[in-house]
Amino acid sequence: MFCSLFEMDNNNYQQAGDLTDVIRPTSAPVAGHFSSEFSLDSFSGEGRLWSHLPADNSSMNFGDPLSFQTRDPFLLPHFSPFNFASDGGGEGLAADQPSNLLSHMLQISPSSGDGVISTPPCESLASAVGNSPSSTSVRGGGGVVVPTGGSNPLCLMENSGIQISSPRNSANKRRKSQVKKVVCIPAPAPANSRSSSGEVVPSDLWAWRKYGQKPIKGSPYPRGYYRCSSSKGCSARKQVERSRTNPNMLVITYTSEHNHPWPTQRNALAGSTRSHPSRTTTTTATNKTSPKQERINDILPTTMIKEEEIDEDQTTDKAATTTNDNQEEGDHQDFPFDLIFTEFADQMNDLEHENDHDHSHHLSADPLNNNMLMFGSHGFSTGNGEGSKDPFLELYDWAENSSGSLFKEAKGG
DNA sequence: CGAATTTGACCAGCGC
DNA sequence: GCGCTGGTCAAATTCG
Repeated sequence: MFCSLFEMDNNNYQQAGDLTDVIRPTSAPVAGHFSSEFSLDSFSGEGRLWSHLPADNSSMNFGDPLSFQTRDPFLLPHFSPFNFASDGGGEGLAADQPSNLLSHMLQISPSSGDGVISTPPCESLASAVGNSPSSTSVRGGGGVVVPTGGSNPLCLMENSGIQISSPRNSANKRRKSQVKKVVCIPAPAPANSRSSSGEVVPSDLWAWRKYGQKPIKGSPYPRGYYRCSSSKGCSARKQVERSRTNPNMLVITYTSEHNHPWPTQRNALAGSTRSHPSRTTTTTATNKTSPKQERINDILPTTMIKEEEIDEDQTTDKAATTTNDNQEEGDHQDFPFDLIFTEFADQMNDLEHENDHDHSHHLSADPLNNNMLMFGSHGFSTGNGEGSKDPFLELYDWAENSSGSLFKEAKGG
């Protein structure tokens, strides 16, 4: 289901068009596991790790929608690591339900620094997840999602208008040594979660509070600034903006790190409290008419993640983060796996019900409707690529990939 | 009424 | 030094 996971260096990032050049396919065994209920074989028919996406979409093998449906374990009611956003904003995704769980499944920590970009297609990435990416340099990755029906499976970061390097202000100065993760996700359909201004804001496991919005030069879309409100004193922030070139894509930049445990309350998992999807919202024409399969096709968004560690004062910073790391190590244990899985299962069940009943009543129950919102939140990455302990990575038992190149495929060198 | 969002002002870094 | 731009602050507003 997820599709791409990126790690980019500045050079690659800044060079438009590099993306497709950097990404190339690599064969790798598919042997990982998600859970006893999850069969990677069913997820990826190719059994290869995907580190390459051809510029030409046509050459990508996402499988036909139909097979995708049948093979995709995420469509199975009992599998639940993911949570889907829905645009109906209805009952399916109650405010007290977590969303965008993928963010926690895919996590990347600072890379060694060489330009690395890899984009597994949904199926392959899933395989990758189950498999074992190089855990040393890349711990996972970001979220992603999707694609097939979509046009361009890649979301070119350089086109998104986001700027990763050269932080300007004092705040950035303070965070220079922190990692920034850029996630490109399909913009949630209206009604999923939006601010009063109408901007769609996907939620994740963390609670975010908006503290600012600014128009960005060169982009017709404003950038929203959010800080973590899950815990006082948490310095985690994220910026949300639409891609200037592809309004259907949201570019989310995570900065700083959470200094507190994963939210464990259901309501906390829902994210910002004001962004409740409308439970009474009825269906959109699309929803009314779109069958399950059609929605599946709609999910194929492209998500991309770029993670960048802005160096500087590493020594100082590391010393500072060491303490946090230690604590975070313990905090990871608080990650609500069971809750998440349960939530997902619930949603999948909703989907099933929707298929059996009137779609107009279960709009939001349709996790597959609209673009799935999955983005890699940062969680408790240590920032040094080491010691980062991602609950999902552990959950899925990521191990060093024999090829060690899943997400570490350097640009042809 | 408390909490979240909005939005203009303020501040700091960068380029000219 | 000045202007531009991005990020943050905080008072006002809105919402549940």
